[in-house]
Amino acid sequence: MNVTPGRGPLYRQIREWIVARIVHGDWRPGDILPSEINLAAGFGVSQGTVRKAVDALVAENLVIRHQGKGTYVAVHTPHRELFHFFHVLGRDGAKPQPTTSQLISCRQRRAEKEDLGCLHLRPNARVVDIFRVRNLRDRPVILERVIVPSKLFQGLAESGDVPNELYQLFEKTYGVTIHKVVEEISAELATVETARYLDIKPGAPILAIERRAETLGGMPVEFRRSLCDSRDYIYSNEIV
Amino acid sequence: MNVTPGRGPLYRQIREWIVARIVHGDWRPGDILPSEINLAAGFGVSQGTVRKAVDALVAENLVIRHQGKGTYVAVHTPHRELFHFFHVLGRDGAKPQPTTSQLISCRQRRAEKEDLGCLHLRPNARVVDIFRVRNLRDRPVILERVIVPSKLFQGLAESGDVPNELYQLFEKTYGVTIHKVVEEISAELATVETARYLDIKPGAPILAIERRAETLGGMPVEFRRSLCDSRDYIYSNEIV
DNA sequence: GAGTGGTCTAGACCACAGA
DNA sequence: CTGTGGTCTAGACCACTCT
Repeated sequence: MNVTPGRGPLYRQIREWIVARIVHGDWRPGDILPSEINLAAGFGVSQGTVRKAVDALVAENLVIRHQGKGTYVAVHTPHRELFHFFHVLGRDGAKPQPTTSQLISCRQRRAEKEDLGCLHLRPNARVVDIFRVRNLRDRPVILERVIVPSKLFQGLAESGDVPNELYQLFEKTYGVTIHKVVEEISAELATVETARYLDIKPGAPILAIERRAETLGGMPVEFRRSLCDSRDYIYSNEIV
Repeated sequence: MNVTPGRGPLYRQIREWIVARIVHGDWRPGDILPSEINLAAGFGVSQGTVRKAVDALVAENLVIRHQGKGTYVAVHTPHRELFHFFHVLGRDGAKPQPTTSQLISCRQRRAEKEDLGCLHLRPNARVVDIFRVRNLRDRPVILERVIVPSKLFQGLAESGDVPNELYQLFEKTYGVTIHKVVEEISAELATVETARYLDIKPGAPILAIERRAETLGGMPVEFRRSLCDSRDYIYSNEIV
């Protein structure tokens, strides 16, 4: 264990060293980290210094501590995907619900200009294009298109395995962990096609949610455009 | 300085004791806290324990540390209001802009049923009702109604002093610090009235942003409904 | 009992601000 | 120069998990 010499406080260097190992895939979600004492010995520092580094990682949801057991790289639970990344709620304040979905299409195609920019792809790169309707409480609410690079998700288009919670699939099957998403919400009018899928009238107001998701290393891996029937559902955001 | 005995770790008790002083108004935004050494002496603990308590407060944006000077209760800068609480951005990715606004009306009235629920008021309580258009880049973009309890903001309706950044006014003049906001975003169609104010067509898609804001102590103090022309602007949200 | 994380201490030294 | 926060150490003891 060696740390870049002289750049900032030790605890920060150690934090970054650990992050690098996770980004690089040496430690994968669910793996246990070396104990604080072992890390400290490895770096030749005191346990308190390692502790401060790990404190930061815990605050960032990168690792989880279990007293008496150890420290683990965080995994994408359904709970996290639903409560942390999914912000569509019932107007009545109902908690987010697990969704079901009907797959409309899932195919591989050449990336278009818009995809290239979002996903930082080279021209002629291929993407997987998932198109589906998501149901909340047994009614169609969200018409959604998900674009991911084929290169990272080999066989996804052919497998036909498209669960509702995609991020767990990404993590478990393809080793891609979503760490940060940026969403842009705007208002639009339902097109005839959208209206048909969502069982609403053309011209009805629609929440359009565009999401760009990236991994811990900052690599963009998903572009998603969700059209949400806004009659009974809203987008919720809490700022502290 | 006395701390509730026996309830949880010391650093947590100390953190809560400090929070209580801020909530109670003993320490107001901009005030300096006692030094860590003095706090430690007052509580009869080591400096490290106080430090851990203050670490938590820093992470929550409640206080700010300045090396060599001291630790201060956080203040609402224009920067914070604009970059932390205001999530409307240009479609082109432009940073948030300071807004100008035209006041349409600012009056006191009896709280309606909806206001009572949001603001936890008693029947017959009075509220200040601010109605205005906010401009971004010299064009009307947001039609906004802000409701606050008259009791907390004595003289606001009469003063006619309604700056664009309200939260600094709330803090400086009325001693009310906004700490947390919850926003619900939905899509609507512009009414004739809305369309006139925003210089758009009736029936155009509109982002409706409903905000409930509360103080550090959890007291709701503002209800705000903003109707945003969604042609050139979007609501942006980053989730990590 | 051995090993883990969780809390707390007492003290050292550094970096920075201000008189 | 003094006082502040910022980093780091070495060690103590506790709470918890697992064997």
